[in-house]
Amino acid sequence: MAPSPPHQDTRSRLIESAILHFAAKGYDGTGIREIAKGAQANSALVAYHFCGKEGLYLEALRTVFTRKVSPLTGLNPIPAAGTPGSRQAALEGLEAYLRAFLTKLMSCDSSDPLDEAAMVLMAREMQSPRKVSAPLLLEHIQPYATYLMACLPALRPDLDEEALFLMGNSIQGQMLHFRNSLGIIRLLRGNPAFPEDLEKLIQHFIDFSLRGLGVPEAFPQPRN
Amino acid sequence: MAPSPPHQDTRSRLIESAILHFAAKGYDGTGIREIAKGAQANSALVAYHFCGKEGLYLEALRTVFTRKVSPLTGLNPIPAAGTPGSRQAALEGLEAYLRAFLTKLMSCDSSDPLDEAAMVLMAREMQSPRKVSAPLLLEHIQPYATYLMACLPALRPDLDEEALFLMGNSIQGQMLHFRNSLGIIRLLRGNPAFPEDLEKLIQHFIDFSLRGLGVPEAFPQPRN
DNA sequence: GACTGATTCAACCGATTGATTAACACTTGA
DNA sequence: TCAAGTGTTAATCAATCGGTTGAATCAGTC
Repeated sequence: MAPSPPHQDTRSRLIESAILHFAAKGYDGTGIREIAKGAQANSALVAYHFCGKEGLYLEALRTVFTRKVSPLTGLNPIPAAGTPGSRQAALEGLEAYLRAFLTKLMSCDSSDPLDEAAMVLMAREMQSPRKVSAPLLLEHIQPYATYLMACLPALRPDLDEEALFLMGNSIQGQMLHFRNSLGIIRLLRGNPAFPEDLEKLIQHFIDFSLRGLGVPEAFPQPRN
Repeated sequence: MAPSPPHQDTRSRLIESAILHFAAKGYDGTGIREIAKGAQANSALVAYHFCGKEGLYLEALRTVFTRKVSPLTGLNPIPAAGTPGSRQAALEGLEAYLRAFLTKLMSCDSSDPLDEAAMVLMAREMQSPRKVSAPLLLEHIQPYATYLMACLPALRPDLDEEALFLMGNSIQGQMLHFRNSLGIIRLLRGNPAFPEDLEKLIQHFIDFSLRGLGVPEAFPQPRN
């Protein structure tokens, strides 16, 4: 049996199991007994440590966000507004952002099932956010949107703020959709291991985004 | 009260209520009693008419798909491969597709709550498809993907099939993400009624897609 | 060894789940 | 008129839900 010398991190195991199970079967589809069994713990501990099921769910979400979302913001320089070198800085900043975002977004399939679960949880929460988790969600996503949007004005100074917002949405959306709907995309493609070359994928998103945004550099051929 | 002369379409009312409730609270979060009450029917009828809860869910999905997804494929001419007029035909076909898709996608907020629920159901099923509904989902989505993909080769004859697939994904993805994540997008924008001008939105997606794809016509300015 | 607070446990709670049943109302066709 | 069939209902089923309880076990501290 090996009664497993009472880990003092039962709490952590519960959170980890919760992330896994909530991602697999959703909030309502998962029972606390199921989670507890996955963590080799007693179901009553959910109430003891997290004040109930919803508290555990919120804690699982918070863990996912702080572990997957936040760590990205480290490598970001900030481009200026209409200053002389701003255009080139914005161009490089945007490209770096796309690369970092995509790398972070796609670097989980083969590695850690917990990473994959974290992505599923995040995606589900973004699509239909519970009222309790909306603030948490917004808090962790806002910086990304802000940084992306900060890159755009220098590249398209002729557009107003709403048009730039739409640009940002299209850029972000193509990537998030690719990640969130990977299941159906693989079905459509008929290849269960579709994104075989990550670098090619990244380069596509960068090119498509820069062209879509209207950056001349990304649009080489003047005539067909 | 109006004991409502025994409709012989209790079945239909159950499906309608099921769409509404399943969209609002998910499959596991919705009880058949809740659905039955919404349809002013007895919960036992779920088993009688649909062989249980899952049968009702599947029937609701089928209704949503045939009502929301299928009707689009009517107005589509088919562009050819490398024939003389194929490029122009593909260009017009793609633009018509985007316009029709977006119109269909966004024309439900103010009109019918059932339409909105249908979109939510579809989005959720695309993100995490149940194994039982995957064939249904694929069957109804495949024609869209096929048509979109058929437009691309004539516009970028220099690209291989995988690159074109990525193009199609980016085009489709930006729109689906906009629709599916409308909630979080409105939060980020701070405007609960964000897409105020549908035509402007459509035009943006068309322009962004054509530029991203690499169509010179959509990329007017040669120099900033 | 005695005491304390934190942690974990089996057992149980009322409530609700999806499903089933037997009876009932009604139409239809023989 | 009777029998069969369809649609509907209230009542009930076992199973499971999230949560609570009181006792047991743990690590420290005195």
